[in-house]
Amino acid sequence: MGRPPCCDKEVVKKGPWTPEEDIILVSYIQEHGPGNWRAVPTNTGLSRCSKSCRLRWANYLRPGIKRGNFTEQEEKMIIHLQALLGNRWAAIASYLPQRTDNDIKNYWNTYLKKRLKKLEPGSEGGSLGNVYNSSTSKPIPRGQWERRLQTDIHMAKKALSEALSPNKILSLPEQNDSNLYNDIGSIKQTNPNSVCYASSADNIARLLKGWMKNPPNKASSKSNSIVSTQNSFNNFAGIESASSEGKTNSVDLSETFESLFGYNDSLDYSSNSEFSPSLSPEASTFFQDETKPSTSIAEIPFSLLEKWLLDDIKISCSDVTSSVDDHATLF
DNA sequence: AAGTCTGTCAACCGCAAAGTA
DNA sequence: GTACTTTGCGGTTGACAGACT
Repeated sequence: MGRPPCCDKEVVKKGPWTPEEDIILVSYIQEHGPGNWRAVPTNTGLSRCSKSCRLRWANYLRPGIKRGNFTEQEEKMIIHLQALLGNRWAAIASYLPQRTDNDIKNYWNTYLKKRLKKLEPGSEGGSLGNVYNSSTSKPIPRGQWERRLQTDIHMAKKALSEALSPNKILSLPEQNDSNLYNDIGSIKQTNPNSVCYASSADNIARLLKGWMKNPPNKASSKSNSIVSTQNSFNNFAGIESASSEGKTNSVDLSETFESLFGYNDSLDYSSNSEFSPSLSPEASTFFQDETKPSTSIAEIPFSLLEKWLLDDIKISCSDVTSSVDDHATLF
């Protein structure tokens, strides 16, 4: 039978988006909320594929996206999360709230992979992830494999610990303002050091101004896409929804941690308050309104992370093998 | 100055999972 | 339970800009 094309190939426009198209898309999303992408081209008159609209929004137009140079903490997180999770960029991106999976993927492919390859001339693939790659021609003995795995887990913990420490929350802008999304331009001002937005961000920000005060129609909440597009924020705020994507990410990481450390349901999932106060009441209301009510599942990732990181303190330095030093020299 | 090479990044494509009737 | 639709993800491509010759 075959899959029907998602869009009429004759009509859809391809290539770079124009500012006008951006404005149309943002205006529409401002009014209706993200989601129901199928209807977007029809309702907006955009000659774009629904997928293209979703991608444009997710990777470029949605609020809170940070562009420009990656910080050292971000680099470390990417490297170690990639080692732990593989090329699951969406999952990795969920722990880098301001970065898109596409950005991370590009950064990995164009820079980090090469850099690691350069710094690890001995390893074939170059990336830390390839330590676990069974396809490596030289099989690593089980004991050594486990040892290196533990080492890298330790390094990942360290990187995450640093990256997630309140003082270094990835240069995330001050969120004490009454409205998280109200004026993205102000983000620039509150954190001039690291935030470099897309050229169109200011314009789009103006369009989005007041969006949070006029949240999208409830009707749009039929689709969970609103959740996924805000997923990274939700993650950061510790109120990640149980949306399909969020849930997937949560479960994925939970499973990873559980499998690695034998964590079970005795975990205290309620201790995520560290992250939530920074979210404005309006934003919190919005997210809660727009997301499914189940937050206990949603809180798993960061609670796990917290426990994981706290647990890190107990790890004896003697557990750190020489290969830690090898990896440490990477930075 | 002109041509070529290289790196970056936005966008596309195809597949698979999730959702729905 | 099945067929179909929609959405999300990861790999890949291609346009562009800057560096280099």
